[in-house]
Amino acid sequence: MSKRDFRGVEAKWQKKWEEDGVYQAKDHAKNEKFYGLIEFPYPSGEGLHVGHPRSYTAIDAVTRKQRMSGKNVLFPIGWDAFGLPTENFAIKNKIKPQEATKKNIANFTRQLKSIGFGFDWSREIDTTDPTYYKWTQWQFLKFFNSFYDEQEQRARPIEELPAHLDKDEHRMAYKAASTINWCPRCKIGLANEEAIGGVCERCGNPTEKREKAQWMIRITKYAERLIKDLDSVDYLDKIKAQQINWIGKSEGAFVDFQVGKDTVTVFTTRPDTLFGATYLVMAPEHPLVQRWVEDGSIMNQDEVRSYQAETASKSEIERGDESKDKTGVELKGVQAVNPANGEKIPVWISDYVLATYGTGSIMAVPAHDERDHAFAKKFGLPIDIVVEPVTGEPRENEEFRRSIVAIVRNPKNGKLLSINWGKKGGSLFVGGGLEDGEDPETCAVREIREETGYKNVKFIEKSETVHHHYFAASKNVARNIEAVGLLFELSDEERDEAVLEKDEQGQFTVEWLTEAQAEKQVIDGLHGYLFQKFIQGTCYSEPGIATNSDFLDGLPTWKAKDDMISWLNEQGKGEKATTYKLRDWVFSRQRYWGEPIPIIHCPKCGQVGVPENELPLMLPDVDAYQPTDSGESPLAAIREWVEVKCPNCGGKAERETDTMPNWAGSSWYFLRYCDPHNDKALADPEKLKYWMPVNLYNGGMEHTTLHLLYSRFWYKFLWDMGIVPEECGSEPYAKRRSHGLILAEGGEKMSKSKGNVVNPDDVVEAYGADVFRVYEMFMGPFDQPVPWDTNGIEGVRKFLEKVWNLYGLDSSLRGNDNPELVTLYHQTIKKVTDGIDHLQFNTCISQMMILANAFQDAGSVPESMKEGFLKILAPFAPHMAEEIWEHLGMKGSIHVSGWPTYDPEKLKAATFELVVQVNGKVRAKITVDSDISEEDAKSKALESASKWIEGKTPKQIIYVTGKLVSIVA
RNA sequence: GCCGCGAUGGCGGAAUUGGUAGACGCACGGGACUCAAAAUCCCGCGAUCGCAAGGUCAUGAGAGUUCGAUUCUCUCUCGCGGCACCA
Repeated sequence: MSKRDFRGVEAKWQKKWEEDGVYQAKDHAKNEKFYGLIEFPYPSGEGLHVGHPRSYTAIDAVTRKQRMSGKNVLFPIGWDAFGLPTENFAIKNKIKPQEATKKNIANFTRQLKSIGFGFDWSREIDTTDPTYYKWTQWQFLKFFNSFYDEQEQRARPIEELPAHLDKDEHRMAYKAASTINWCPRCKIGLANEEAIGGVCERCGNPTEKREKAQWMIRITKYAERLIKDLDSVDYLDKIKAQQINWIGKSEGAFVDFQVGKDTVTVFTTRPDTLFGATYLVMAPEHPLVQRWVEDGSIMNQDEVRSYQAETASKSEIERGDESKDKTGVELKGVQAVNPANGEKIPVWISDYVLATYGTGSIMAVPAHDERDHAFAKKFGLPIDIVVEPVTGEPRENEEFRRSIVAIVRNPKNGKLLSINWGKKGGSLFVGGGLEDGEDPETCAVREIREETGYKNVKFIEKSETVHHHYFAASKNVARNIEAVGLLFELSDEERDEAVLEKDEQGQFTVEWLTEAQAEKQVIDGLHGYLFQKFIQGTCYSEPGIATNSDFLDGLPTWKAKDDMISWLNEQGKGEKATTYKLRDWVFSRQRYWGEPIPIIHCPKCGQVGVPENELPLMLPDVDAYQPTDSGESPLAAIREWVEVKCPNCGGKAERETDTMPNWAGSSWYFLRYCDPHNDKALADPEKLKYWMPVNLYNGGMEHTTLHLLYSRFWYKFLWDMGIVPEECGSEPYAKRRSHGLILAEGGEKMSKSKGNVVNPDDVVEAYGADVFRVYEMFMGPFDQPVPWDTNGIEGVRKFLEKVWNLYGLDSSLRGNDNPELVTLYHQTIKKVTDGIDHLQFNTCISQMMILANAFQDAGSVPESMKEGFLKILAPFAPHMAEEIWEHLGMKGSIHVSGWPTYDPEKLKAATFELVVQVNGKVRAKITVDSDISEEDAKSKALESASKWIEGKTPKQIIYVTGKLVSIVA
């Protein structure tokens, strides 16, 4: 293929494939399906970015391989076309968003087609098409007409709501006055997920808080299931972690504090520190505070009011700034009672307590919480340390308790940490002398050697006898962060060998001190530790364990977490509780270019859904759709659209004027692909049963807590409601992967302002689609960010030209299949077969390059390999593979021609290089038969390495089959 | 601070049940072909010592386990991504 005609060849095949419907998914097929999905693009005015094809080519290659393997493949494409950028672009250029969208889609289509993706274009969808958004609106009505059944843990139709409950208070979609994130630049309300860090996701402007009635969807009801069901899917670990983190589950308890006649409920994850709660802090916005201000319970009303006003005026960023000093005001005249010990404690308000999380109030335990501690220090509030006496409740392990010095529990992960306090230089030291840069384990080994005089100190797998224990720790104790609990044991019976071993908790044990010494350490240790912390007033540790009862006098006592919860339960002062950071989904947008929310407000009937037979509720065609500062949707100005009759009573009513966020259309598009032209349902259940779930879904990490979370939730809702059949399973995507960003040549982010953006059109024009595709797959690991490299693309061009020339050199392909080439060929088929499945495209290409180089050395492609090699190349360079395929005189498209197989027998070469190591160093390499016996291998190895052994008798000879011989001399 | 990921030649990166570190590509150097250039092909290409044969060092730093560690364990440093006063 000369440089001149590749575009022609590519265009030819693109046309032919479409005409022949090569990539069309079949609906009522008997064979196995494979549903590969890429995030459908937002057709922006800028056109395709080189990042898009990275993801698309990857999934294209996977689906092409699946198709060649005989699967019925669905690899669809569509447009997520509603949204702000188009609307803003349209306003700026004084055209209609409809027109801008149409133009952009046409451009994207041209670009995507020029790269030769195997999309099934017959299933193309567009979220702005009324035949599509009709169903988005229909689904919104389902949310509106349903509630969440807490007992059954699923959504159900609103008609089934128990009669004593108010429907409007339980709908899955509900309108409520709420504080929203308002972006003054975009003039739009944002969901929490879109205003992370108090900054607008779109424009980067700081957001403000505004009170506004918004449509919300109760995604929070699904928090637990959204976490739990991650167990059943194959997502990248970092995606799972990010979602779990975002949902932010915390387990703990609600605890009631009496404040006069009122009860303030706090949420805490540490009910076991309740004895150390020395004051209460409430969010300034807390309704009770509001009431107390109004009814005069608070003496310093003015001060409180002004603090409240100050808080309200702060932006999210200011309020979230941790570096600033804690502020707050005491509510004078108000006192709370600590339910654990009956003590009267003060009540404060402070902006470090968030109104939107937990109960909006906390109990402050300054001895064991850093933030409370800072606050207490600043305002001179009391700090009480909570201590667990070791002589109290027996622990699981008697031995463990007997000689421990002190235990600190890491608050973040609950791990136990044993510590020792010594007087070395007045600072905390560990293990008796952890040297700089030394880890506790190493230290332990060293010390055991020194103390016992035994050289041979070994770790063994499991402890049989645990005699005595000693401490260990890490220097991080001082900071109370991560630490390793190390315990050592030296068995009495085995005096000739000190043994280090791991017990079930993963801790190492060894005897180290006499019991008397250990006893002393215990007492000194805890005293020293707690005493110092107490004096310094810097204790925000976990409860310590004390054996010295004198010391315990005057310190608050301790109950384990679960014990405390049951005690609270018995006393009626609290209960077990779980909270989440996740908030309900703000579903209203005050903009034009979105799906109108199909609700009618009737003064008599309240909120009424638009009757299903009136869907789609069309977006009116208007001239003025600029956003307004008032926060009203532009639709509100179109009176003839707004004014309707109530479908219920026929009286005068008004339409809802908010539109949906663009996450609406993308929350269910993968379902529509299964049946894109259905006008009776969003998709035929039978087709859903066949196609769902998506086998492989690839998309950007930036959607992890947005689209990916929303669509999982949306899908679960449809599944609960029976709209998605039971058989499809509770998760929409069986496997989710994410591609790395493509950076600009210098390693920076590509951006228009820096002028370093690579345009796919230019690359395709200069090198052709195949080179572009192969390069994108070769440039680096798929999930890793990689910089664009113009020289690198040249290398790929050479590779493809080499292949082209190999097939075209002379018409007589010689049958020169020497044994090495056969082995390499089979290895390559295996590598590419496995590599595509594991999304390791870069090494697939490398391996094909190796084989191509070997073909070149051999003079040509052997007859027996010419089809197979072309086939494994086809997913990456579909045009060239097809063209050569035709030249070879093959019938039909290569892309449905079957996937080549490899012979496992032929993966191994007849001989291999046996590596000979002496004392761990490579000393010789000898070529031996693959089926060499162990004895022969060893003797040959000894022979070849005789120089290094010098007549000594080897202590040990290790043979690794097919690899090496290691001689210990 | 928390969660997750990462660190290997001049560059992108290979190498997983622990077994030849640097595959493949780029860049660079040399050669062939050519009047010349481009293209193509061949050879070399981690550092260091050595004429060479060969040796020594080397996968962010330090330690450990092992006959053997890029790979496992621990401590630390730096970088990237996400979250962040979430009780």
